[in-house]
Amino acid sequence: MGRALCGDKNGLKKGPWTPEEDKKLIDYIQKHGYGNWRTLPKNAGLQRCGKSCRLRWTNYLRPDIKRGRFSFEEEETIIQLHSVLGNKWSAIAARLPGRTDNEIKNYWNTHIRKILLRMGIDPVTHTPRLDLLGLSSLHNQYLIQSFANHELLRNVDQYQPLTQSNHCHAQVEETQICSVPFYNEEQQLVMEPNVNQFPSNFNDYVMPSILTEDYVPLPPQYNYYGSDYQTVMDPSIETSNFHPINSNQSLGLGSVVSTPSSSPAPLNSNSAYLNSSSTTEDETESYCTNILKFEIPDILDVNDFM
DNA sequence: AAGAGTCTCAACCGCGATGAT
DNA sequence: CATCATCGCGGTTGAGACTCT
Repeated sequence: MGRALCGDKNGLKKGPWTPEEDKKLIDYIQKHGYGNWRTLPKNAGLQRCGKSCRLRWTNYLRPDIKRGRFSFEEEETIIQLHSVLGNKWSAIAARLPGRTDNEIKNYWNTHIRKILLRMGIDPVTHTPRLDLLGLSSLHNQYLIQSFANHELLRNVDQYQPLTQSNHCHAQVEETQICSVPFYNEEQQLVMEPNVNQFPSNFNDYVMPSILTEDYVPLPPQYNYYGSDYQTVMDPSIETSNFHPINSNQSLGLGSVVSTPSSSPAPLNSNSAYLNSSSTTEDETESYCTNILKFEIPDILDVNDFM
């Protein structure tokens, strides 16, 4: 079928938009709305094709667009939804108010994808890269643990001076083991709330910052699960058997990580400490596979996108 | 200071889906 | 049902910004 030419083949302008063009487009849409993108540029006095106008409006000029860094929640939502939906950027964007599919796509390709790769996770399948597992199970185990510890790390970040993160970045490359994922009786990964569980000297506590390279420390009262819930990470929580929230409602990584069903002994409490010396490659793979089985909360009705 | 390399993201391209005729 | 016009999506590009040496 014939396609409408777009671009300089039709004498239309291409490339970056000027402020004048933006103003024309905004003015026109504010007055007339955006019904027919085909005729809009002509009516608005723009030397652009409708496609270009639509893109400019939806990706940049729309008043409800949220600018700035992606929050941690947004980042997690993207990862979770991508694990289910794949590269359905528009569907993912539909769950992130103020974010465009293009923005999410860019963020995925420039940040999240790299982070997952660095962790030995295939960004397409969201499973551990078996080639890397074969090469270095130890390294991958560490990386996966880091993934699980993401939230823990964020919390610890609050106790550490920024300079520590540099130290941690360096350590990541040295394949140091740092793991403190704990599981409660429901085999949900929870982060031990007792600060005493951490090494007494935080300066010695090697903290990988794989997922947190862009992390901006949040206020101490920041609640990972939203203001309606007591944070899992709040060290002030006294119960050691803390159940974060109904996993079906959770958006957090903590809840989306599940204990490997093949594990002969349930991982619970402090015994769940994953020790490289006591974990076989099979166990590691199983763990890795399960750790990446994201639970999609009910509020994220996948059927909406299918 | 400057050149090279890398990263970011706005914008473009091409295709499939959908609706109108 | 076939054809055409338009829309919207996902992949890709490339210019500018940034970082490194």
